[in-house]
Formats: sequence, structure tokens, C-alpha cells
Amino acid sequence: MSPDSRQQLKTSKRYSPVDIEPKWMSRWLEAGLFSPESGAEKEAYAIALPPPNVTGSLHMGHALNSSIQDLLIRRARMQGKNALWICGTDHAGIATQNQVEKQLAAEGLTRQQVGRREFEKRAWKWRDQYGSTIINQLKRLGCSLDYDSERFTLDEGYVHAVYRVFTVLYEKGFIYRDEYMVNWCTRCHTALSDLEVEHQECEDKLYYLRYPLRDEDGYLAIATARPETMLGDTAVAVNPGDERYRAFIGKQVILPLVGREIPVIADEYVDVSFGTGALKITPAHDPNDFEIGKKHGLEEINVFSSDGRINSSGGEFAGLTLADAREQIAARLEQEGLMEKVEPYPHSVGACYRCGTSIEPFISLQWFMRMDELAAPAIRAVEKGEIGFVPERWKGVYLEWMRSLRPWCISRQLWWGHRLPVWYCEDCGEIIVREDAPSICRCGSSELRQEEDVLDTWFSSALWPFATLGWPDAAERLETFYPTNVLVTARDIIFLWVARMIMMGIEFAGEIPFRDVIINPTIMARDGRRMSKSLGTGVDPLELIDSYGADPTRFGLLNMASAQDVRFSDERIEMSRNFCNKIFNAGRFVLLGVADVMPKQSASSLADRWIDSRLQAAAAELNALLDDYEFSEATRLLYRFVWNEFCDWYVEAVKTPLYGGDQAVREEVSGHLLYLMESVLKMLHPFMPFLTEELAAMLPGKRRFLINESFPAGDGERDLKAEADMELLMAAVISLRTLRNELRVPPSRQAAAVLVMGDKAARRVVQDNADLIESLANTRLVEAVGSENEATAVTRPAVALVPGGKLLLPLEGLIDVEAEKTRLSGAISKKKKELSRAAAKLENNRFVTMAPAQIVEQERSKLQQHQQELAELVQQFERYFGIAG
RNA sequence: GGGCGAUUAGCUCAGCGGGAGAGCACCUGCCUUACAAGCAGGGGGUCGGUGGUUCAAAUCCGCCAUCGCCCA
Repeated sequence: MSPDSRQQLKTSKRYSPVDIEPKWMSRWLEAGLFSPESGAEKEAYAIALPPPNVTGSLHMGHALNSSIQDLLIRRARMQGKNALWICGTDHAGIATQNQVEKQLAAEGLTRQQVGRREFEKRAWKWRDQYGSTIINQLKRLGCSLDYDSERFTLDEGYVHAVYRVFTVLYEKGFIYRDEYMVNWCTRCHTALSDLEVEHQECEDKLYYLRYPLRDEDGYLAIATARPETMLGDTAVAVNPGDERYRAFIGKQVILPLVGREIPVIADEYVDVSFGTGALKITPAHDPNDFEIGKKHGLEEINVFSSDGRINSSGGEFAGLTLADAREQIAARLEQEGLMEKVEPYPHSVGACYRCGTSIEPFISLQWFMRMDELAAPAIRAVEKGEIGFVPERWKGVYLEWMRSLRPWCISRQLWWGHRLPVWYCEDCGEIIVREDAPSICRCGSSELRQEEDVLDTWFSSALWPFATLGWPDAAERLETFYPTNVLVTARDIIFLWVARMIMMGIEFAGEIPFRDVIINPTIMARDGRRMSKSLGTGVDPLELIDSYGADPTRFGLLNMASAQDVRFSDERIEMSRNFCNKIFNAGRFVLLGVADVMPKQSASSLADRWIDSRLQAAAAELNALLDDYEFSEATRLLYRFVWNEFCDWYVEAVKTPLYGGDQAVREEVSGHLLYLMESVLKMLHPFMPFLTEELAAMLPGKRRFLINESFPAGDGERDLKAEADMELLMAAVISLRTLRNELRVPPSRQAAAVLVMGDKAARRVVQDNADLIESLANTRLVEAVGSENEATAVTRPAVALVPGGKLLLPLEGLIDVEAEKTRLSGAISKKKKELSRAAAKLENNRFVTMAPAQIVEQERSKLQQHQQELAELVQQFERYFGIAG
């Protein structure tokens, strides 16, 4: 360590992330540590980052799941694997287009005015300018992505993959063009897939309209939430089993305001209990009506235009927005006496997932993809466990959705995206689907026009795990890293993305794209609901990084990453910040306190052997937890080991030998301390890369980056004897401290104690380590004896129990007698309760006969111990205070 | 309407068949030469309700209640 950093370390008592974090990312990048080795013999380990939306910025979900991925990838790297974390963004068709249109609007322009070519230019410019925002934010979090090979779904190579897939699927007949009802966003002017429609509960109205009969007096009343669609009604349907309407079937009614004669038809679909039991049928504007219309051969009259207004088929209402039309039509019907009533009607309404505008069911010519054939192997892969979901319950969610797939509308009426590789011949009408642009049609015409539509962004994202590795060309990366190991993502894109990647991966890369799918929990807002921009309940991870640092943010998020959704709490980040501070200060203690030696494992004292064994246990458990993706549990384990074992006990235990004045001892302890510190930093590194790298850099000896050090495997020997002996000492220390506290012995007063232990070996351990007890309990251990009779010079002692014996602490002159009385009677009643619980169990004959022998035996020894301890306590009480109560 | 999940200390959450845990908050005492973002000690819970399975239930099963998420 340089004198400079030594001086700096000396003066900074608090861990300050801003002083250490910024420099490390650039050093790592300069050293090229995040790129895999090509042609390496090592085992490959790959994760494909779920490509964030290029318009996006880091939100809590990204931060959590990137922390998880970085943890996994950094550990794999430290385990000596050839690790690749694939980096990149997706082009986010609608979102990006919206951004660019917003920019144009600021200049008073529309995309139609500037034209497609210019629009695309501007979109690329936008991407170049803002597209790296989120990637830079990932750097701030410390993510060790392979930034050098960043991919984008509109890269040349990527487009090549998309076109190949499209062409093949078209040739197989999976992709086709059809005029069908789709979800239409009237603001984005595009079709959307079913998954891109978000349903929201809203308080609406149910209108009861009267449709007069043509040939007789009277009318048929129908109920609808959307009266404006009546302009396109082509029938009224009733349930054939509904007695109320049987006589009406086959008759004609007059459509109010329009005057069209429409039939009353019978269909089982009609729910007799909804509204009046009679249903208006608008095949062009309702998906269910669309089906009924097809079945009954009804005309589809489209009365809306693509921008959400009434079109010329709407007669006098033409040009009105749908909302205005609803109002005016309702008013007109009211005037004409055809509005029976209006009721409140809560129901759910679809909205565009990008802009929130209400979705209109709309018939149009679109491209679709049939899913059944692709789904079958993707279902099998998960059923057979080739791909596992973590937590496992998501498997069911995936399977259920996969088994009920409907054709996927893959075309979008946008200008930003993969324009379909489809050309139409203006002369013969031939449809040509090719990866590269054809120049001439079969008919000889060169009048070819490329399809205007682009593909759903999710279509291209579905190729991510293999398209980023160089598919469809022969590629070394693909060979090496496909299939990837895990995918870490949020549950809301299991269908949108995960399922589709599995289908595409199997179909095109010939293998599943990943082995495990980790569905990270959702971090809810403090109110227990999803974070919401509009409610202002969101928490910005970058603000967390700013105020707490990246390491505490990561560790805090990982601490929240259990199987359940969790409310965000600052306390967890604070806990992590405090933990980082603890580590920082432990680092200071070691770095500033040790002799000038190299790290070296040596275990001469009990405390040394104990901590070595505990280190092995912790490392082994840590690896097991990480293998099982138990991230939250892993953070807890590290916290406990580092804080409650290493810092609280080992570091404290080592102070006496370290500063005791014996140079040889000092050097040995120093070497071991450095070794332990180094091991701890390695274990922590994937969780908190910055702080650990910073501290590791100050350890003596020339070293590579911590990133490349080996992750502790925990495969060393445990020393269970040392663990047991140390536990005994710790129990004695705790008992003494408790006793001192409860009896209000001032800290300044060093008490003298006697340990009474029947077991010779245990007594020996205590005797050999008396100095440890003395320093940790601020007590002078007078002697350790086999029985109380052997104890000398202890008058009127207070007594505390320790495993296998008791502690005597002289009362006189030191102790508040009343406090001792209270303490003892408390201890007695507590012990009595414990005793009677064990006794009751053993008195139960069925327990004794039915329970495993081991459990019964355990209970027996408990009972025995309780009896003995109770006797001790009672004896003690009686000695001072007479008969115990 | 269907499905999934949750309900454990004042708060946020672990534990998921054999003696109720953590962090924060709270109480007591400490500026003990790594750390007051700290140290030592302590109080606090019929584990949502109710039935059942079991020698044994916070833990497994049923029902109910409340909340949340997803799908239609």
C-alpha cells in the first residue's frame, strides 16, 4: 500500500462510495476483463441480458435483475469459467417512434411530412444520441457486461437473422397474411398483439337501447357499454333457449338512427343473464361479435377510421371522435325515446401498453404467425425439465399460456423496425418473401413494392440468445456459448419474450436457449402495490446509487431477491450501506493494523482454527445457495459470517495477540488476518464489486484484479473440535457479559470470575484460553475448577449457567443485590417453563413410542439438563434469599 | 369470471414438520486505540381466523377473511 493511500485510509473512518466507485469501472474496461476468451478450453458460462428498451432508463426491475446477473456472471468468472454476459438493447418500435415523433412535433412536423427515409435517419440519430443511456447506467451499477460486443436488434447482422427467420417461417406456412380483427391503437396507428394490450378496471356505464321491431309494434331492448358501435350493428342475437325472446328469432328490427333492417338471430354464445339477454352484434368492432358474424354470415360494417373517429359509414356522426359520438348517440336515442336506462357498469378496458390509449378491435389486413407447431417442443422442453423455472411455480404459468396460444399478429404499422422482407408485384399481385430484395417478379415485372409494415419488436427479441451470438452464420461464439446458462427476468415478460425465445431457439438454433429461467420478484412500492409513475410511487435506482452507492444498492436489492414480491424499503439499503461500512472498517483495521507480511494461512490459536473452519463452512454454504439461486439467503449468510463471526469474534479475539508485544506472534496473526480478509473480499466481490476491489488493491503483494481471483470453494476441511471449543468460550463470554450487564457492574470495573465445569476437557479449553475470555468479557478469570468446593476466595457469587457448567461472579462490593434477586427469579421461572415443556412431551406415551428415537433422546437430555440447571438456580437463590418462590 | 401468491415482533421481511429469527425502531449501559452507519446487553410475537392430518403444525391439507399480482 502506498503511503498516500495509507494516509487516506487512516483519515476516512466512513466508507464513501463516491470516492472509490467511479474509478474501477474504467479500469476494468481498460483491462478488457469483461470479454470472454476466444478459443478457451474453459467451461463456458453465458447469460444474455434481457435487452432493455433503447428508449428506457434503469428502473428497479432492471437494477434488481442486473444485480442478480452480475452476481452470477462474476462468480462464474472467478470460478475459472469463460464467462460472457451478452450486452445490448432492443429497438423498441413504438416507444422509439413515439420519441422521434415527439421531436418532430417540436419542430412542427409530422413523420408523414418528412417521409419514411428521413424519419428513419432521425430515428437512428436519436438512437445514437440517447440509446446508450441505459447501458451507461448499468455500468454505474457495476455490471460486468461484454460491452465491447454490444448488440442492437437493428444491427445489420441481427436484421439478417430476423429476415432468415421470417422467410423460413413463411415458407413453412407458419407466417401468413390475413384480414382479421386485431387490437388497434388509434394513437400509435398500429396493430398490437394480444399481449401488448393492458386491461384496466374502469367505472363505465351500461346503456339499455331499444331497437323497434319492423313488422309490429314494440321493440327489443339490448344492453351495451359502447353505444357508438351501434352504427355498425348487423344483427341482434338472443340465446335460443331463452323463452323471453323465442318469438323474436327470425324477425327484423330497425336499427335506430341508421334505419337499417337487421335480423334477430339465435346463438348459444349469448349470456341470458347479462343486460336484457339480447345482444347487439357489431362484427367489425367486437372480437366476439366478429366470431358470431363469421358464423352467421353477417356483414362487417366498419364505422371507425384508423384514428379513432367515426368514418363515412357512420352517416351524420361521421368525423366525430368515438367519445363524442358516444355522447351524441346517447343523447339522440334519449330524445327519440329509445334509451331505456343507463346503469353504472364496472368492467375492464384494453389500453395500449405504450401510450395508454384505449384499444379498438379493428379489422385490417395484417401478418400473423401460427404458433402451435413451434409451441409443442417448447412445451415439452419445460415439461421434461430441460428448462427449469425458478421459482418453480412460474412453470405452470408458462405451460398454461403455451397450451392456449392463438395466432400472433406480428405486423406493425410503424416506420421504426424490421420492415417485412415481403414484396408485392404491382402487375400480377404475386407475393415474394425473400431475405434480400428481389429485382424481378416471376411474371417478368420489375414493379415490386416492399411491404410497408415492420415486425413486432418482440419478434426480433425472440431471437436474442442466438442472434447475438452470430446466428445464422457459422459462428464461434454460437458454438461456445449456446445454449446460455440462465435467463434472469421479470415475470411480466414470460409470455412476451421468454416463451417466444424458447420456441424460436429450439426451431432455429436447434436447442433450448437457456437451462434455467430465474423470475426475479417484483419490487413493489412502499404501499404494497406495483410502483406507478402516475402515482409517483416509483423509486429510481440511480437515486439510490447516488445516495448510498452502487454496492449497497446491489447488496440491498439482492437481499430483497427471495421468491416473493417485496415492498421496497430504504431500511434494507441502509442495512447494506452499514454492512459496507463495516467491511470497509474491518479492512481499515486489517490494513492499518497488521505487520508488514504477506497473507498466509496459519492456525495456531483456537480462534484461528475456529475462523478457518467457519470460513470453509460459509464458503461451502454460499456456493450451495448460489447454485440454487438463493440470492437473499446468500446475502444473509455473508452478513452473518462477516459481521457476526469474523468481525464480532475473530477480529476482537485477535487484538490481544496482535498488539501483545510479541513480534513473532504479531507477524503470524497478521498473515492470517490478511489471508482471511482476502478470502472475505473474494466471497463478497460478486455482490459488491467496487468496495472489494478497492480494499483488495491495498492488500500487500502484487495481485491481479479481484475479478480474476478464484472464488472460495469451501472445499477445505472443517475443524469441528475447534468450532465446538470456541462455541464454549463464546457462551462463557456471553454469559459473563450478560451477568455484568444485568447486575449493573460498571464497565470500568473489571470483575473476577470463577468457572465451574465438571468436564475436564472443557475445563482445559477454558484454562488454555483464559486470556481470550478475559479480554472479551472484560473479566479477570480467577480460575476454572471442577466443582464449586474447589473454588477459593469467592464469597457470595452471582451465578450464570454455561453449557456444561456455571460461572461464579463475586457479589460483594460489586453487585446490586436486589437486581440479582430479580434476575435469579426470572431465570428460575424461565427454566421451569422449559422444563415442564420437555417433561410434558416425555410423559406423552405416544410421543415416546411414535417419534424417531433420536428426537426422543434429544428431548430426554434436554429434560435432564433443565433439571440440573434448575437445581443450580434454585440452590443459588435459596442460599441468598431463602426459599424460592 | 379463472389462476397464482401473501397474511410471522411497531415497520420491512426470512424460516416452511421436531425448542419463534434478522434488519430497522424501542429500552439500558458504553466516544473500549477498525467502525456511533459503531460496541455490549435487553424487552417485544396464542406465526390472519377456523377445521383437519400427525406422537408433533408458523411449517402439510380444507374452508373463510383481507390484501396483492396475473390472465380473460
